[in-house]
Amino acid sequence: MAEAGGAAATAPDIDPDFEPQSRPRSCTWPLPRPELPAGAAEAGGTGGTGAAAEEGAGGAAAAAAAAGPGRAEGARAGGGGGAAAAAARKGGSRRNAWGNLSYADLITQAIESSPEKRLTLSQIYDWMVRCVPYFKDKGDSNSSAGWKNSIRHNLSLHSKFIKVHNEATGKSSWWMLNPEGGKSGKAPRRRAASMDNSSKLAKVRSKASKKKPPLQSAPEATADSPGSQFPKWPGSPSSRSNEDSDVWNTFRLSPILTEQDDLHDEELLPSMVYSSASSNVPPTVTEELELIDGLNLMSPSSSVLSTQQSTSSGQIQRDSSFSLRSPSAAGQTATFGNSLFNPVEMSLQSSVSHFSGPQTLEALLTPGSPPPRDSKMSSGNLRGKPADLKAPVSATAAQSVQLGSPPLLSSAGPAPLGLNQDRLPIDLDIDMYMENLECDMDYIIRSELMDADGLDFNFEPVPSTPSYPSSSQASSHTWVPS
DNA sequence: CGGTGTAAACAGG
DNA sequence: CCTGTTTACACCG
Repeated sequence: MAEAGGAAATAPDIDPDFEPQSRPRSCTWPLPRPELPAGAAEAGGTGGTGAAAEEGAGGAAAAAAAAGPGRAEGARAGGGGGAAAAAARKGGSRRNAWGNLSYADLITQAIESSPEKRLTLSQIYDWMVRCVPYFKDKGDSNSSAGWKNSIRHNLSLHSKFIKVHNEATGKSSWWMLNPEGGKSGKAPRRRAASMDNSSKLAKVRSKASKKKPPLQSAPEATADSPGSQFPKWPGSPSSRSNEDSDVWNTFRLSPILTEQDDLHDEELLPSMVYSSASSNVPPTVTEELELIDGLNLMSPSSSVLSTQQSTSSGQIQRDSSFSLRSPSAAGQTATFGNSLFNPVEMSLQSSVSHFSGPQTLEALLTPGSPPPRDSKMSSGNLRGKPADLKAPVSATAAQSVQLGSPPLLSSAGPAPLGLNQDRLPIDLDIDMYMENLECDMDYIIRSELMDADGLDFNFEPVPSTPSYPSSSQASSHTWVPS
């Protein structure tokens, strides 16, 4: 634990970077290394070499930092202590060693900053390490991590984060933000919590009982009321209560087999896919964005076709069928109210446009044919995994998309469409935006450069030149309530 | 009390 | 081991 250094000098801290705060901090644009003028004292600046910044000076901070994790050991663990310390520290600016944001916030940012708004756990870790100075040193391998534990914990706990099953190399699921997420408020933490006895609702998960039964674990009564909890967030949502969630209607998850859990509503919901693009709306801005997004995407509608075609260069047509489909139109349309466009198209399009993503590619490759190249793959674990797909039930509709191997995506054709998608700064939080951008870029670049990093998440899209954000990736995966 | 941070026990891969 | 889930605690506002 204690990573040695921790205490020592590391004390990093401070958060310079992103963080929204109202302060626009330098609006300068993404520097490779944020400098943080802010003034806050921080010191952060030290930086020197680029990266640098890490060190921060803040003695106090340091302490805090150290305290955080470290503290535990000495005295029992009690969780909170650390926080306290941290909080205590400093006059008030940052609550945690890394700044004011909570883990949940950080995670949110991380996710938002990704082109397609979804990240795997490791990518999240990575982001943290990369973007939050405090964690910069701690990223490495090692267990480094209490914080990782916390991240995981947060992901699982908060309803704002949803897990989307990812079929790829065995990678873990994608984590995205729940569109409804914070909005509607409630349910900050998805766990129902009060376990107070009375609520028999208690988790219905069949396996819930697990083994630790000290308490009454009563297996449940089964309450029939579906909808309430089993699937994490209401799969089809709780619709019951929820009125609408248009959003959800729009994309619902596919019951596809979640295997054991039963409860899928057996409805016929075809497997829906979530086209990220369409929904990528950041929680905050949503509507507007939505429109914008739509427009953007729309515009090049024609390109869709071309895209496909071009894509077809394909050599790989794997059978993995990605089903891009739109929900019964109704949903989406509704969502957009303006039926400027055809939902279907949109989704399709978007999906397509985002295509060429590495991940996707990988996915494609993986399944059937042994990866031609892969030779290295850091961890080496990616086992082939048939991935056969359980996929979408209705293959029919499912369109199988084939993408060309983009080995060179940079040059090749697809480029064109990639461009449009980036959303412009929408204001509201320019800061955020910037930050995102910043990270994004960083992220992208980094990934690109360092594929060796150890994470196998792979190469990112290389924006060959132009657009930073978005450029690729993606593909649709079905949401599974896992 | 609710939100949070942390630790940890556990289930699956 | 890594990823997820879930408890449980300690705190702070």
